[in-house]
Amino acid sequence: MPRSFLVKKHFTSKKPNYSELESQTVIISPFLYESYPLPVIPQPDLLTSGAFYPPLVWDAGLLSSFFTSEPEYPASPPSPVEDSKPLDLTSLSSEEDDCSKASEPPSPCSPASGADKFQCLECSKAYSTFTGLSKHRQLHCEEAQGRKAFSCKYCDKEYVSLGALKMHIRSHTLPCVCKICGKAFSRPWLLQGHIRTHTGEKPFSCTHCNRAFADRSNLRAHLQTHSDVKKYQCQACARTFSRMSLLHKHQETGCPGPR
DNA sequence: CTGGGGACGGGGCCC
DNA sequence: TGGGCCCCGTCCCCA
Repeated sequence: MPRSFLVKKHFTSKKPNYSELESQTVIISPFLYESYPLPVIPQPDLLTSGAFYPPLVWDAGLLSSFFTSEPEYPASPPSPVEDSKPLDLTSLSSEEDDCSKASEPPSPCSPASGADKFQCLECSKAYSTFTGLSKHRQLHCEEAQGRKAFSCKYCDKEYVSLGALKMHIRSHTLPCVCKICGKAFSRPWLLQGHIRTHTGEKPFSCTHCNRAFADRSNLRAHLQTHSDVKKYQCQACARTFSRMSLLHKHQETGCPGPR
């Protein structure tokens, strides 16, 4: 994964021109967010809004679209994506609206005749409304997929909730864009932290030495330097380190073994 | 080489 | 359900 430190050199070795940023030095995020309520970086075609929704999560918009323009249960178009993830029934796509694609054709659910117009072809249960059938179909999909019913279209990650998946999707779409340098982030507060690299704002201060930090995690790591006994200890030699990475490096290269 | 700082990512929790 | 925030963690750079 490309790391964003690639842009770091612009700001660490040289001070940014803060005079250009004075208008937004203190109150940062609201203005910038308002300037970029939606992704301003051109998104590839696959990053459509429809891609955020797994096939079987039927929302009002999806349902209405069926009742207005797509009365029949959607057929499942062949997708090149499914080959790589044969058991992934919920690969996000604006086109794959049917979680049953792995077990078809034919589609297990389709409108039936009579009072219960919508019948599940998998278990023959019939429902009078499409909503009822949809909820029923979701049960089939959850059974087939186990607990993690939401998988990301862009990677192999799987999540138990749609919310968690949406949050993860943002790491692919990067909707939060820095107005100053154009760098994109997955979440507003990540952008906010990044903007501090432009403004020099350091709201987190060490109570021991008053040194200020722009990042809370960095302050936490710094606080370890004030401690005689560091947080991370080598099980072999009992030496302690302020950071996990230092402990790992120690274990890989420099551990002399038990004292 | 080591320790520390800077920048950032992601999951989970809470409101 | 979504956003904010926290915590944990990683990676790079530098003294």
